[in-house]
Amino acid sequence: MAKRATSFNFEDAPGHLIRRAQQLAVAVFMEETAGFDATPVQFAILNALMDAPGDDQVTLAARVAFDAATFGAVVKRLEIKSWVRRDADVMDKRRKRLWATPEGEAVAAQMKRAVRRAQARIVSPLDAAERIQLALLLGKLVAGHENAETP
Amino acid sequence: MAKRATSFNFEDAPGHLIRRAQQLAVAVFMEETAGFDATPVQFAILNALMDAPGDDQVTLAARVAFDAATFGAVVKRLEIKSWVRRDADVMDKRRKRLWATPEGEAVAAQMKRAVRRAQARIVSPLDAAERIQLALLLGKLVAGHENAETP
DNA sequence: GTTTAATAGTACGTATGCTTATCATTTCAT
DNA sequence: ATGAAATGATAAGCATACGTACTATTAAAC
Repeated sequence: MAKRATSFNFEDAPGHLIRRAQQLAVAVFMEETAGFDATPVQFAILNALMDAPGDDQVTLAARVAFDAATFGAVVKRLEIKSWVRRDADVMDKRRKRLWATPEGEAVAAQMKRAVRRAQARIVSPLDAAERIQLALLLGKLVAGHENAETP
Repeated sequence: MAKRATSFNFEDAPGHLIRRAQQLAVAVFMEETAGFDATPVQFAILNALMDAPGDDQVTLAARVAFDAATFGAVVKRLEIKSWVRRDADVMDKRRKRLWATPEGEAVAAQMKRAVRRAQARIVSPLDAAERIQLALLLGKLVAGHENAETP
């Protein structure tokens, strides 16, 4: 099990483990929600729109932790599927406000069960205590970096 | 802090936390290794080639947990940068074996310090015990899914 | 030993994900 | 009130990331 001096121990590096976890999480999500034609990110946006209908893109992008450029592209695809409506703000003509359409809301509602299943399956190799631990640690990790980014 | 009945609690879902962690990990990696013109994945491949020079693409792709299609594209970029050499196998003409060039090895060696810094910074919001905990949990998570995928 | 199945690699299409640049609009400073 | 700075959104470019389909080659079945 000796490590070669020339190489970096990649398998155990946090970055690698996190990337693998993300791979698995997306794969599980897509399996559980197969037939809905929606990606994790698309569901996230649709879901966020349930809580904050009429928010503008910047606000929503921040909520789901997205850069504006990617967010716009995803919303465009949601608009094409008629799941999201986009209207210019009357007060601030730069802003575009977003709403989920009835179809969009229906899809999000129907997906909820599958998404819950997916989230449960993602952490299924862990026992109950470990799941809580992982969520706490990841939460602390993310929060720590978020605070560091805004001095 | 009551949750709307119509929406799914996304912020605390494992999938969301993992995605955020991956975002942060890549951002930190790119910051620490700025000036090297290499992505996390590109370093991973270069690094893996130090341990297994001459491996074919499928073997290497599995080692760094990559699908073959993406792997080929990344290697092509590494080849353009003259960091990796690709030769057809004489025994099995389907296979292409990979080697890091001297430049590639030099880059990987020079990047090692920055990569270590990045990995440390990724988990910097956690204390020593928590870092070990997180690595264990993620390792168990990943291993559990890997075993489930190969029945 | 030829047909069949498996394997390695690529090509293509779609979807994130981020950076930089650009445009229109709004706000701030003075 | 006007010029400068900030903001919301898009466009373009690059790099993962994966599924499907396809070609070439090798291995297995019979």
